[in-house]
Amino acid sequence: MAWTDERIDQLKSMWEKGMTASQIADELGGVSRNAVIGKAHRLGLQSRPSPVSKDDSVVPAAAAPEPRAEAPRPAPPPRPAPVERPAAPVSAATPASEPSAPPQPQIRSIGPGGFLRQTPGEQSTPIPPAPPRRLVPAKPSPEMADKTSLLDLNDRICKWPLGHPGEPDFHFCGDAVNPGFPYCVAHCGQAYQAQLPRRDRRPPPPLPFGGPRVR
DNA sequence: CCCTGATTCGC
DNA sequence: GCGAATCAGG
Repeated sequence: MAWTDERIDQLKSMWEKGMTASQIADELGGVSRNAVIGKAHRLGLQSRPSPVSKDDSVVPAAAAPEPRAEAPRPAPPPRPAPVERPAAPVSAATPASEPSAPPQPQIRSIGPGGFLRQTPGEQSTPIPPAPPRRLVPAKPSPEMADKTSLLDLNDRICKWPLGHPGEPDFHFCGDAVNPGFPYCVAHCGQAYQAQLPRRDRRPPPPLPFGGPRVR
């Protein structure tokens, strides 16, 4: 669908009313949200707060403009260098402030292997010290000292859980296993039971949380 | 996942 | 000029 003068007027007024690009596209019909945005930009319509704002103006005043030590990078994706945006006509809102000095590109020499040389007096970014670590006893509480924790499990001891995960005293049986089984003899008795005839079976308890999801 | 606007780039 | 594709944040 072509951008007739009429449709352009509609676009302008809707855009200025603050309608979203999708709304405008729906209203106009025959165009996509992207088409609307693209057209709005070409018309030089004032851009509206974008969710992807590159606005760095809110910078903590305390932070010194630290010269970024440019690390040697692998080849960047083959995108053309970004071109300075010609700044849409701004309506009075922005007092023409003094043009700040454009950042002068650092001149650096290239070392063997393509590494950027440090300029004299330039400091490389300090490696932050490792955060202090607190040593924690493996068994935090005395009552757990003789209990078999998850970390104590191996193939020789009974993995029968006692209590429930998340409970403070949750642990495992820890007795010697019935060889070839993950549990001790007593817990094998619990784990492996002969099938009862159907008529003697208890109906299964309801599954927690309403059971598995069906999608 | 949905939404948003910005940007790029082949047409 | 156009707008799909992509990006990136909410």
